[in-house]
Amino acid sequence: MDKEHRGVVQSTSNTAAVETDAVLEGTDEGEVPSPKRDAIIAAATRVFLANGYGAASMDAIAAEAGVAKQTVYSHFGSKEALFEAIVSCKCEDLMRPALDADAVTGGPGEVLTATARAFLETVLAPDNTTLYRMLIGESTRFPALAEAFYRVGPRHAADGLADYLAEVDRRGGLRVPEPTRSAELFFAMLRGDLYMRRLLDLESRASAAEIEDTVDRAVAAFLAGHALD
Amino acid sequence: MDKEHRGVVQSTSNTAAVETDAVLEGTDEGEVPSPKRDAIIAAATRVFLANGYGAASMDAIAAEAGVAKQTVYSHFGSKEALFEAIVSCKCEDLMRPALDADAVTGGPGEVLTATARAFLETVLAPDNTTLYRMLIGESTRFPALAEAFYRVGPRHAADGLADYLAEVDRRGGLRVPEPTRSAELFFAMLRGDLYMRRLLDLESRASAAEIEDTVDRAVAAFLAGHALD
DNA sequence: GTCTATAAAAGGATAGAC
DNA sequence: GTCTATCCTTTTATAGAC
Repeated sequence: MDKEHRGVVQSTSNTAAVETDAVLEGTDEGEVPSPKRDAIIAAATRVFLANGYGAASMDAIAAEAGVAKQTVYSHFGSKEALFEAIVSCKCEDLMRPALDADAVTGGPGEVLTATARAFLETVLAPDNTTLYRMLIGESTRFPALAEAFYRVGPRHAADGLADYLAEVDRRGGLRVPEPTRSAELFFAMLRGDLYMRRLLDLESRASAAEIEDTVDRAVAAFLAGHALD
Repeated sequence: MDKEHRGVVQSTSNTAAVETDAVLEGTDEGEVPSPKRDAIIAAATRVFLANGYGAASMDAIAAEAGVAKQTVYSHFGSKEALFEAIVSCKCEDLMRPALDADAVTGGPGEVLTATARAFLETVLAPDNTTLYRMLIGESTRFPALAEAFYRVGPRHAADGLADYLAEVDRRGGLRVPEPTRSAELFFAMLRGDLYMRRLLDLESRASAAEIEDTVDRAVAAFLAGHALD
């Protein structure tokens, strides 16, 4: 009754992220860190996030990194490979806040609220919204990226919450006959109008008040729908 | 008790769509229909939807339409203007199935179910998913398009449902103190995992069974959360 | 590995004839 | 309005010196 109450989102280990990296980049584990390479990654991240895949040019990335364009091609073979490396790297950063979520003690209401807050604040953060926007827009060109993102992001979060909900059901706190579906529904409720407006770039940032409101409504609706008979 | 039960999604008139067109294209109402122009629109729609904005070339569009590139530029001044015309045109098509929804009689459960079905089948249709994907990906480059889409799409649908929910609340069928927020929550529940997988292009088409399942869960959860005390 | 310089191609947009 | 032909910029990617 203590360990299960902490950090719902990260309940599974992070082996998925590692495997994702391998799938996307084909990198070996023994990777020599290079200052130039790091500069390129940082610069490419900025340029890609600022301009999108199509509008970002390798010239701009090289200039931003302060290196010659050929150096970029030496480390990453092509623009597509560079983009994939950047995105998979960013996906890991995206999960980090959720992993650092403080342990939450209390009933399902408190745990759900904390989980919802961490989720919304993460996905609504400017960089993450931009990243998600790019992944959707380029999902046809980069199907492997989209699949990997889904796995380490939404799928991972839903599975983690499902585990917790199953435990709560077993203890008799709520009635959750299909934990996975219920977890998906909970996250869906969080991706409401605010989320959509952010996705369409109609709102530069989400207000804390609106986040709280969304969280409260989702938690209330979820508890009402899963109360014991 | 009869008129309010029909087609929740389209309750407001379609003046918004007309105004959208004016905003986006700046077209006058007296527009002379031209066969070449229609061919260009049809071709551009295909090419844009198939390749995305960045990868679609004016050469390809001209070739697909069977006209010279200059003819394309004669009708639409630039690639951006052409894209805006195509998208605003497609947005109207997107709303049409909802407008044609059959009148539904019955209690809130039946109306919500019918509304949810029409909504999901519309937004999950291949072309509409592709369009939405493009709007999100290009929302930074085309803010006016994203805003117009939000207005005639999600916002319009939520407002229509909110009107209906307010009426139900007044009649005492459900307890809906904040109809707009409840309507947004309902549509959010529909945009669940299936929706996200379609958006990320992980699934080429949605199965009817999964649609029904999503609809049923959303309706059940909504009714549970808005039951009378 | 890193740089300068360049190739090679594609794409948006225009000129001028009919 | 429509077509053919062309301009010019941008962009990915590579060659060759150090």
